[in-house]
Amino acid sequence: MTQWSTIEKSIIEEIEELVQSKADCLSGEMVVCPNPLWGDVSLPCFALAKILKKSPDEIAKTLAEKISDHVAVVLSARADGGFLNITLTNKALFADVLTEVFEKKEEYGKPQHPLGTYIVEYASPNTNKPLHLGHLRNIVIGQAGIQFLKFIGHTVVPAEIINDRGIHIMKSLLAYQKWGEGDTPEKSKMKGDHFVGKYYVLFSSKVKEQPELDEEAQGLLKKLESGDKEITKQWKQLNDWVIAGIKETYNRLGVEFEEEDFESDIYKQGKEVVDLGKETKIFSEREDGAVIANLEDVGLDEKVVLRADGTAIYITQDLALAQLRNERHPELNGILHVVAREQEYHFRVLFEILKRLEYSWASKSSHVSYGLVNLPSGRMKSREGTVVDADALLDELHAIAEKEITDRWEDLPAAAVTERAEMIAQAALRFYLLRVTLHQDMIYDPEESISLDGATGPYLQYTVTRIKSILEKKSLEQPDSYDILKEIEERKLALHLLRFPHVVEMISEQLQESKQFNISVLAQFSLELAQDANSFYQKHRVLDVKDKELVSARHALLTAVASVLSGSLSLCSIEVPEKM
RNA sequence: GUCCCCGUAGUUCAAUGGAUAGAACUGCAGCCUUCUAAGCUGCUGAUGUAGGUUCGAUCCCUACCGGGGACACCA
Repeated sequence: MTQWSTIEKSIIEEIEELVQSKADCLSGEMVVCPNPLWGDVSLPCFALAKILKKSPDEIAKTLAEKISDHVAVVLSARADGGFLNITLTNKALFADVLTEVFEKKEEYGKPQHPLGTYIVEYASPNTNKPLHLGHLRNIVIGQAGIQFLKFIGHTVVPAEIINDRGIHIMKSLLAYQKWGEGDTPEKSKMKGDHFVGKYYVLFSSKVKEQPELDEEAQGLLKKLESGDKEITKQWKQLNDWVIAGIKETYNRLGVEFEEEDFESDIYKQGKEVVDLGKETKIFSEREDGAVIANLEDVGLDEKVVLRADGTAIYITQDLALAQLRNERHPELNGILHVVAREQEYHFRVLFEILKRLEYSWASKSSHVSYGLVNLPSGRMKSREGTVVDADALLDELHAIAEKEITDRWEDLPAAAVTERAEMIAQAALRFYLLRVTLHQDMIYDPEESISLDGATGPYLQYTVTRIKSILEKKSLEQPDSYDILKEIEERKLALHLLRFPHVVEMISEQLQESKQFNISVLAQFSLELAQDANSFYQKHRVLDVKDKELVSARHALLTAVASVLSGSLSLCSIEVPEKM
């Protein structure tokens, strides 16, 4: 049990005695005091007022008296306008919490959950162009999702489905046929994804003048699907180029998959699932021959799952994939599909169908959807070339970080500079993208995003390295008592540490119950902790104070802060360099 | 037309129905002979409109106004 819930439980016990019954409803009501002068933690007593038919403040007063008996936990308690404000003992706030942090180390805050297997599906690019900022939001969320699920005890299978089939690829191919003149990424010294993307943009500009190109591209798609050897060869060549390019970017970002499926491999297998669904009357054949799922009873439309001519569409592929995954993982608990919010309707339809097909894990699967990343000038459009390219953005961030590093560390070897710069660049990017609530659209401001000052990833990394540089100057044992800590700044830090397991638990519960993955809360938590840590060591000295007890108490506190902050950042897939 | 999401400071973002709505950027004024100035301190500034529920609403409900997205035999 975490310290947070231990404290909460001791308060609830008193309340239960007071009301002579279970007070489960109060679990989760305890909060950190908004003003440290009022106390450390606080419990609103308004809900109790109705049950006990007394004024909230009267109840708070009664509770304050009773709870004061808990001398191990409660230093003092008082009623403030209906709130029960509690100041914790230094033992409860510092000794107990820090002991738990030191004992559990990187497992601090890890909840005890039954284990399960989850697939996290993310990235899943189209193979006609390089990755852009929208993919980066996806990837960063996906990786945080993997880290988080692992942390709370699940077995995670990172997976992607590569959309290598469809008209978008044939557009690039057509443009390449017409204007490529046999050029290759090697000859033009371009990454394959950028090389092919160039032809996609070229197609889009040419088609404005020559609308017939659209039909030509359709024609190529038909040829491909009917197995034309030459077109298949060319299609494969373009796909290989793009995938090779994208893998380079993946590599840089640490993106790895245990399962990778190609739409071109599986889309035909969806027919088996469709046949199965027809047998069980989940699907039916419409007059025109198309196979449909009628979902009108749950407020969704009639959905075609197989064309009249028997060919597959987008959702057929998803059905195939569901079946494949079901076979591969008999114990599957659920799938997290990290996909942009535009596809919300698609997933509502898909989950409804999967539920009807009686996949047990369908009800535990969720569409982790996130809003668009827009530019100050409006929406990004691949076709118009107004996208923020992932590689270029990372390079830009890297260059800025590198300059900052060489300004500070003149003698650092080049390899170390590069490694640090990359860590800092990625932290900047990751925090920028994770700090926003997922379902919100966000605006990407080029200026702000490359800034390394203020509420940024590098700020968080800096905080950890700076704490560590204080700590490394002296190695100390954990003190017996923390009674010497008397500053508000110290209490604020400890309260964050106390709260961390609670934050993890809340995100985890939300994921279970409402299928929302609220990782931005953790990003915000990290930021608040870092801000308070910076304020603390700016105002108070750690090592060069006279009182040795104070030195060791503060040393221990900062050790725990560094540990929890690094842990919280690692759940956000943010690494911290040794020095900054 | 139907459905979903969003309107918070000049800007970008926070705030499980709780107390004085927090940060960051921008601007101005300070702090490096003192554990890393990618830092800290201070000042200015905001809940789209109208109702409702509630002891209490940025949060829940209704209507309206504004912005975005979806509703393919596209992917």
